[in-house]
Amino acid sequence: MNRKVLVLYELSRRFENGVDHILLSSSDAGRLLGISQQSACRYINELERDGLIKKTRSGQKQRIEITENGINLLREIYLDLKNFFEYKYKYKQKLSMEGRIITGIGDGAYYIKEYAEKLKERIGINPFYGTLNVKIDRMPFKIEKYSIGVIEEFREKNRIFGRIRYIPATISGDGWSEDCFIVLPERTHHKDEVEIISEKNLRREFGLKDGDKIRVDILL
Amino acid sequence: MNRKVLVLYELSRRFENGVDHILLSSSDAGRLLGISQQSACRYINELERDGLIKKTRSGQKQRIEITENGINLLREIYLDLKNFFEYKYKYKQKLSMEGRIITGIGDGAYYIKEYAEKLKERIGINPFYGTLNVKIDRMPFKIEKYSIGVIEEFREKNRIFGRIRYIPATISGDGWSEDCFIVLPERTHHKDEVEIISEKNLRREFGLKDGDKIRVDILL
DNA sequence: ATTACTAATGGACGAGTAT
DNA sequence: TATACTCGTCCATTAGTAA
Repeated sequence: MNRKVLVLYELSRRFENGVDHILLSSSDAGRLLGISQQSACRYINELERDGLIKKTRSGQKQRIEITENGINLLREIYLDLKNFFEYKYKYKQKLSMEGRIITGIGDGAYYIKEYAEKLKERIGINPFYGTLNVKIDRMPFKIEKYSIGVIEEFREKNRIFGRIRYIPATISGDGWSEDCFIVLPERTHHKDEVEIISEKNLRREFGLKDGDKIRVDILL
Repeated sequence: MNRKVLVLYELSRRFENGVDHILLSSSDAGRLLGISQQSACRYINELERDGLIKKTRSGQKQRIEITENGINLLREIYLDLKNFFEYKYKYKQKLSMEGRIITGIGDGAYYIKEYAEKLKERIGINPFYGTLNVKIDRMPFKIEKYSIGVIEEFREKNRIFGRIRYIPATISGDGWSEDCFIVLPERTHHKDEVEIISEKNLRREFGLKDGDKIRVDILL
């Protein structure tokens, strides 16, 4: 297994949703990979020679696509790792966070109402029109990586509703536990806060108030 | 991103279901990685120094475990790739095949019975002692790539049972759908046919007969 | 058989530079 | 600004061995 796949992987990380190429100079690539512009250039050319990417010029930058062979190579690794985490590696720890309930900015209800239909389509729940905001004591690194889906930005009633990600989780408190989803607004995401949606009005259902201790477990 | 993760990845591929370590000599590792015994030895020691694996001696071989840091590193890559394939890379998330039910060679029942115990261990299902054979209209390229595991050749009652691969999938027909596995015997694999196993007797359960139209979706 | 050291060497790397 | 060539340097790799 050659070092080139690492370069291919690093390139794949730079892809945006639904866009089949990236624009990148060889200096950018070098910075991205922690190597010189010259080496990055060499790697990119080798990847092209190997038929793993296709590059064309697009103004000053290079337009880089991953070819079917490249995709297959990445997929092979993906499936191996998937196999490892979902079947072989038995100690699937849940990623746990602890924190306290806080009051959010208050328009959660309005927002969830707009997103509700799309959420129902995607994850099959009829969310309660409101979010439960939890301030996390020690936030794990990059929880957005655990998201299982994205709702793309959309316009409604002349307003823009930004892209959100969602993560399946369970929320639990003193003697109760409930399946839920963490929603991560891409723009206004506070680093140490998560917003929880659920089919239930969690505050009412479990008699929660600000400051109550809460645990949130992401299901890996 | 260092070359070491490739070594870690290659090690992870060698893990068996539910076993938290592998037994491996440095020569084995070298062969596995396509490098010399010396380099493999050096890499393994570096991985240990970096806290990504833990090694102990177990007789002649080394017993290698992946530490929590190592797991986290692999998981980061896994989640990146998952993100790539499930959200960024828009083309074919499910791999769909259409075909028609045919009658297999008839000893599927006997075979599955022998493989059943191993299948149960690996994928947690109690397969019905029989396969449903489907002749696929247009077979996608190399579906064996999507297999999540292998049952190695074994001897039983003086017969050799060859290596098979299995792929999680759903099978669906007119108004019904069921989780299943595609099994691919490595030797006698007809290019345009798949054998389906499931916990249910699919023919009886859904009233299927030869010629019925069927869709099989591989879950990527 | 192992693991793993040292020393020789081949290949990757980046500085300099042409285009 | 780019990309990408040449080439000297140095690091990774391996052969030879020791333990």
